[in-house]
This record gives sequence, C-alpha cells and structure tokens, in this order.
Amino acid sequence: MQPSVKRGKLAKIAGCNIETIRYYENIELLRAVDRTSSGHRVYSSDDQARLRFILRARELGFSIAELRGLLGLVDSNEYTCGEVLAVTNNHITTIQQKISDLKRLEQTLSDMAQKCDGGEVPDCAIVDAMFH
Amino acid sequence: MQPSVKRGKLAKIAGCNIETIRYYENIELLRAVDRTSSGHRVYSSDDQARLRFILRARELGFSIAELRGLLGLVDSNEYTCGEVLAVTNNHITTIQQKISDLKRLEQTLSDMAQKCDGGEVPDCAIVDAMFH
DNA sequence: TATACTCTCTGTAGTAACTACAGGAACAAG
DNA sequence: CTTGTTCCTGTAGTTACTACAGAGAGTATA
Repeated sequence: MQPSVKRGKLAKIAGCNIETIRYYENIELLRAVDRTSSGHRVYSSDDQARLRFILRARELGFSIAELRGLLGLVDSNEYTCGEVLAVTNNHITTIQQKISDLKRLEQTLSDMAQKCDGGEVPDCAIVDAMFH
Repeated sequence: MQPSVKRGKLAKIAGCNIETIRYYENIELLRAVDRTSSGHRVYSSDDQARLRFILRARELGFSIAELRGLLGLVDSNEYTCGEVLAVTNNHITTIQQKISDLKRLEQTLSDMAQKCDGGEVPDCAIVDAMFH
C-alpha cells in the first residue's frame, strides 16, 4: 500500500472507476481528503483502506444505505460484533428472498419455454401465455 | 374487459400505477392512443391487452430493451415461435446467472457471519473480513 | 344552475448507484 | 519549453419508474 496517492492511482489500486471515488466523496461515504496546494486530492493509507472497505461491502451486495449504517457503526468506534452481525443477517435474508423470487421466475419461464416448440410457425405458446 | 377506458381506470384494471402508462407511451412501448375532444386518452381493448402483455413481461423480469425486441417481433406479425423462444432462453440464462451470483454472495456472507460471535466486543470478524 | 369533488392533462424532478462527458488547470517527461 | 497525461469542476445521462404542481375537464349533489 502506497502512503499517499492521487485519485487516478487510487482507482487503479482499488479497482474501481475514477469517478466512483468522487461520487463516494459527494455522498459523504469518503471524507473530503487532503489536497495539494493546487487542489489535487491526496489519499492516505487510511483513506485507501476505507475505500476498499466500501468497495468490498458493495461487492457483497450491501446498498449504500446499509453501508452507511455499517460505516456509522465502525466510525463510532463503539460498535459491537452483535450490531454488525444484525446488519449482515438482515442482508442475508434479503438475498435469500431475491434468490427464491428468481427461482420462481426461472420456473415460470422454463415452463413457458417447454410448451413452445420453437418452430417456424407464427403461433407461440410463450406469446399466448404473456397475453394470458 | 371494458371496450374503452381512461387512464385511471386502465391503471386500476391492469394493476399498475397511473403514471406508468404515460411512461410507456413516452418511451413508445404503447402507441399514442385516441383522445376525446378535450384531450383525455381513451384505451381500446387492444390497448388494454398490449399493456397487460407489457406488464406481464416486466413481471417475468424482461427488461424494457428485451421487451422492445419481443414487441417488435409480435408487431411485425411475422415472428416465429423460434425467435420468441430465443429471446426467452436468453433471458432464462441471465436469470440463472443472477441466481448463481446471489448464491455465492449468500455463502460468503454466511461464512463471515458464522465466524462472528455476535457478542458485545468491539472486534468483529465481519468487519475484519471487509477490511481484508 | 352552482358548487364541490374527482379525474385527467402537461411538464418536470426525484429515486439508486454510478458513468461519461466538456473545458480548463496542473504536472511529468523529453 | 512543449507535449501528453492527469487532475479539477460542474453537469447530464443511465434504468424503470414515481411523484408533484398547476390547470382544465367531467361528474354528482343541493
């Protein structure tokens, strides 16, 4: 980890789009970092770690709102393991719900596709099913 | 099915938000329907069927872009069963991909949650994992 | 008929989470 | 010293809607 980098390099290191970093600053997930005399942003290693935390949580599907909650806990320095676990379990439940919704969808679509012979005729069980 | 209705009633019948109908007209999924002399929209039973088709496809997770393709086929009156099946199978593949992504996510989160004892201590395996 | 209430019309802005410009200043290399 | 890359800012676009404001139209009741 570099001790201090500018925005372009940080994006490269962290593996995100350069504009994403500015976006996170705008919505105050990242603090307004130090600047050079000419106004270029300079990121410390703490800033880099925080960005990685954010990106990792996003990869894991946490919304910005959930992430804000998580960061609020971490920033308070008074968070407990139990609080973090609660947010995480909540998120797991959401994901499980999405999975089951998508499975039902897949089933419905597969059933429709099954009934369709895929031939050259302009009469299709899928279209019929969608028109009801 | 009513022979002709206005926007509010159509929304109620079809089970969507009234503004959604105008939106679909704007993006040209629905045609610009007939109006009364004072400018109120009047929907025929064909218009109603088309809206239901659109809403059903959306329920099934087709994006507006996919739907546009589907409607293009149907509107051409020269579509074949095979073409519709291709769009559908494509969509099924996308959904399956999403399901497997979400399952991996769930696994990762569950693993993290497992390692966390949820206690009162300010030292959390989940936070550690997210900071890497 | 007058009034009141509901419905519809229009354009516009807001949502989530970014991404992509444009125009200009600063920095690094040769 | 010039060229090329990086950085700055503000703003607009993406998806699929949803919500609002202000004004006109339609309907029900007194």
